[in-house]
Amino acid sequence: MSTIPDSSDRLEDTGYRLTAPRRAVLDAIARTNRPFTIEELNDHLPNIGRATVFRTIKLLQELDIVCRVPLEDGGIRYERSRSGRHHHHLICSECGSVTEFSDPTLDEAIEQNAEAAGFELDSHSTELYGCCDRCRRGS
Amino acid sequence: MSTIPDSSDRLEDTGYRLTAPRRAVLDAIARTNRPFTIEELNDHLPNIGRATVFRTIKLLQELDIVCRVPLEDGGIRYERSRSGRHHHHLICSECGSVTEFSDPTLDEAIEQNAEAAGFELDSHSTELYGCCDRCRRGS
DNA sequence: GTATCACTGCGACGCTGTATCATTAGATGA
DNA sequence: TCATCTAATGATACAGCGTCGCAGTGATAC
Repeated sequence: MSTIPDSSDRLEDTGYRLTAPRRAVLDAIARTNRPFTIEELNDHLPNIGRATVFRTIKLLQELDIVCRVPLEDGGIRYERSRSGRHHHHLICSECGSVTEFSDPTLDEAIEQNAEAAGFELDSHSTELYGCCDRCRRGS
Repeated sequence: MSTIPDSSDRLEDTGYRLTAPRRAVLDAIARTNRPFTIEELNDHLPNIGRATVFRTIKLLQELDIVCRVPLEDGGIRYERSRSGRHHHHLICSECGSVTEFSDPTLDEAIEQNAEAAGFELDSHSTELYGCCDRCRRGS
């Protein structure tokens, strides 16, 4: 999991300035354990302009510090990237929790399908929707 | 691939009315071979209200006549569902073409990951982004 | 034929994200 | 330490995509 210092370093290493608003956004993200919307983030950062929050999240996405989580209904949430590496998502429709997972077998199957179609693979995204372990036990 | 009569039947079989606007939308979709946006569809159907086009596409999605294609940049296009069954997408960043594919191995890998996490799988979506065979040969 | 109600079209609205632009504040070098 | 440069910010207007509400219409059943 990325820490705030990690993320700050990554920002500066790539030539971006570590400003107070960016620090605040990083800090707010570090405090949440659930995927969040930009609007929620905004509510927690009343002193920071909406546009800045959008810009910062976009930047953090590019740096793989935050990842975009597409929901089943077409909505979008964002989440701290746990690993910083390529991964997929398990998205719980009950509680909204998002769990990352990596699976070389899955990635390989995807690559083989691309190859079979003569497709030069650039990236891929896989989302699993359903009900997480905790919600199943709870309900 | 679904034909218009097929789709019409599916509408009526599920208790929906086959109205002139819906027929026009089905017809417009049948004439395109590329994934389309609602806006494009609207342009081709000037006599049909924008809201009706949105409502119809939503309905057709529910009936698996049309499927939603999420693009890499977050945009959305729609496409006739070729098989009407579960499938994944190969999306070309060059020409925008969308190819469907099914792969039991891939689905199985997904199911196993869900199971390993104690996750009750409801649905999943997999999109592959890159450059299609035709564009690679062309460029 | 008529009654019913799903469907339509219109326009207003809401949400999410971007563009513009004057101002601010990090970073850098003397 | 200070001046300078320029990236970043905040405010606001705007754009795109989709939905809502509602009055009117037309397909279907009796």
